[in-house]
Amino acid sequence: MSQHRHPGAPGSAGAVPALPDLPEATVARLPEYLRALHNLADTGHETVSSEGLATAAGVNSAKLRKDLSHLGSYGTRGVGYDVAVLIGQIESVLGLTQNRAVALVGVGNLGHALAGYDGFASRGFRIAALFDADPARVGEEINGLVVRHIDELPRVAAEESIAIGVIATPAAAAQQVADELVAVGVTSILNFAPCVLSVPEGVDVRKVDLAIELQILSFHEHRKASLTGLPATGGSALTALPGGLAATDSQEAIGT
Amino acid sequence: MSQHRHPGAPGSAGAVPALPDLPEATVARLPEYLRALHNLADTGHETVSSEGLATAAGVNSAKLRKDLSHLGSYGTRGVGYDVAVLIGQIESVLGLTQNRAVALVGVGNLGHALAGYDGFASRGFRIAALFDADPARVGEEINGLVVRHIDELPRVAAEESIAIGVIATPAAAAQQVADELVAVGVTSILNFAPCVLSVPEGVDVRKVDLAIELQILSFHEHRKASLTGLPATGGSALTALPGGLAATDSQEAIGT
DNA sequence: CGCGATTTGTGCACGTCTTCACAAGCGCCT
DNA sequence: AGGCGCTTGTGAAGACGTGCACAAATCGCG
Ligand SMILES: NC(=O)c1ccc[n+]([C@@H]2O[C@H](COP(=O)([O-])OP(=O)(O)OC[C@H]3O[C@@H](n4cnc5c(N)ncnc54)[C@H](O)[C@@H]3O)[C@@H](O)[C@H]2O)c1
Ligand SMILES: NC(=O)c1ccc[n+]([C@@H]2O[C@H](COP(=O)([O-])OP(=O)(O)OC[C@H]3O[C@@H](n4cnc5c(N)ncnc54)[C@H](O)[C@@H]3O)[C@@H](O)[C@H]2O)c1
Repeated sequence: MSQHRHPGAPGSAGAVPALPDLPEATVARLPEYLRALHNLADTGHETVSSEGLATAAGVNSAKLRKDLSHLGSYGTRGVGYDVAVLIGQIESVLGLTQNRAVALVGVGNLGHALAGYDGFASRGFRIAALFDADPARVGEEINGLVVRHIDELPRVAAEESIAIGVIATPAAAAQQVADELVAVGVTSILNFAPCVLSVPEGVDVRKVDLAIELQILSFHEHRKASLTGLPATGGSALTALPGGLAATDSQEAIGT
Repeated sequence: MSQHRHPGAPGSAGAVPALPDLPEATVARLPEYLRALHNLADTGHETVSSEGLATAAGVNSAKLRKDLSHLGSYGTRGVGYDVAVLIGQIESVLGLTQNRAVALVGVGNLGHALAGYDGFASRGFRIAALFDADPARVGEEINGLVVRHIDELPRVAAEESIAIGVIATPAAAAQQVADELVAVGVTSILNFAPCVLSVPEGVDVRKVDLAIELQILSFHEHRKASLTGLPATGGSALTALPGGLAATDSQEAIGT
């Protein structure tokens, strides 16, 4: 979760282009649609139906249509959506047209993996700088970037326009790092440290926490186990359970 | 999101103890409460009020009380919650009392970081095995664990009871790995690869996707930027916008 | 022993999200 | 040109989640 925008914003001089004020749930799904669309584009598809795109993205087709309708209907009835057009629209809405500069703070175990990850650049982000507090790490070069001391953050921020800060330090240091990021004007933070950050209004924080994900899975596992009154049918229940529409078999839409 | 339980499940022999069937949103917050509670316990607190715990966990106190009430009221009016008791309760509900074995598949960039992370053991999970398909990686030792070839998965799974599978392979391999995990009986998967997995009913999948998080942040950044069009009031609209209770200042509850 | 201060647990109203179901629109084929 | 099948876009209903506000419960103290 992140901070909230004031929902009942007044119609204050709404001469702005056309920011449709998307539902948060929709925003969270757009990136998934975008990835599915890129896959489709790469496999030569020119258009795609809501049904096809929905299964490729792992969602309900009605939901997908409603999501897309929020950003202004770029589909053609009887045909579907133009893949290229839709990619452009979503990227535009998400603000991915400008390559946003990302600052990564904490180049430890996890930070190294993130710094070496090429999945950022291909999605509209550019790691602009790496920071750490440990003098032993400062100067190290990763993927063409040199690790700088955290004290240099203000200077670097003045040069590059940092759009997003990523925190990969221990939890004990996370709040201070967040404060420093906010101080240099960063208004979006992705936090990997397992702690709650306190930030001023207007700053968005998203959190990724491994342990929480595992614990949620653990809960479901726990519950499944307590339901095992049924003998479980021996081994290969693999191909059983037609299930219906429920899950996923987006495979055919993307793969083939 | 993950797969769903069939909602309108028939009253199939429901003589189970007392699984309260928590709302999914509540389940997702329990780990956060748990972490806050551990922090409190470590700092010597015996009891905590809903208000205190709520701020420590970054949520609304009413929400917290409702969440806790779902698992059967272990608080005392006029006093608060007994920290130790609540920890026990939540851990019990989440099924953390048994140390669940985790299998990590894909020991690359990210997999290394995960394998070397000590935040698992301290939260009720034990990395039981590491797998990779690259012969060059097999045999490597990380944190006391030897990387095994993915083909050994069935044998290892027969020895250890793998509760959760973590996929940290490239997207192209993720579906196959998921299938292999399911084949050896894994019913909970945490997926780091940026793709939709297709799994049979009854298997839970959770996904962690960096790029999606960044893109969501990008959207908000984009929108914030487009709101700066209102020059009308002549400058620092920065500190405007009362907004309300929204944010956070859990700090004092944890840190100090 | 009773009273007031405090905090939990929850009924209720509200907002958000999801899903169904179908009219409106589009292209193709005859 | 007209009809037909397909697909989008959306109204409406229902499920779900949130937060207020307050009664019920408990403790401590006089
Ligand atoms: N490693 C993982 O797989 C993993 C998984 C989930 C969560 N996390 C979390 O991510 C964070 C980082 O984990 P890690 O394993 O990389 O830890 P780490 O100790 O390997 O790395 C932390 C790095 O942060 C640096 N640092 C400390 N204080 C700093 C400061 N004030 N300013 C700048 N840099 C500072 C340290 O010098 C170190 O290089 C932790 O909060 C951890 O809980 C890690
Ligand atoms: N590195 C990051 O910071 C990061 C961040 C977000 C997401 N991801 C995602 O996590 C995944 C892993 O990223 P990475 O940077 O570690 O990639 P990587 O290429 O460094 O590592 C992938 C590993 O998976 C192994 N592998 C490939 N096919 C396999 C198979 N069939 N069975 C078992 N192992 C197999 C490879 O041998 C390799 O060791 C990717 O999907 C990536 O998109 C990574």
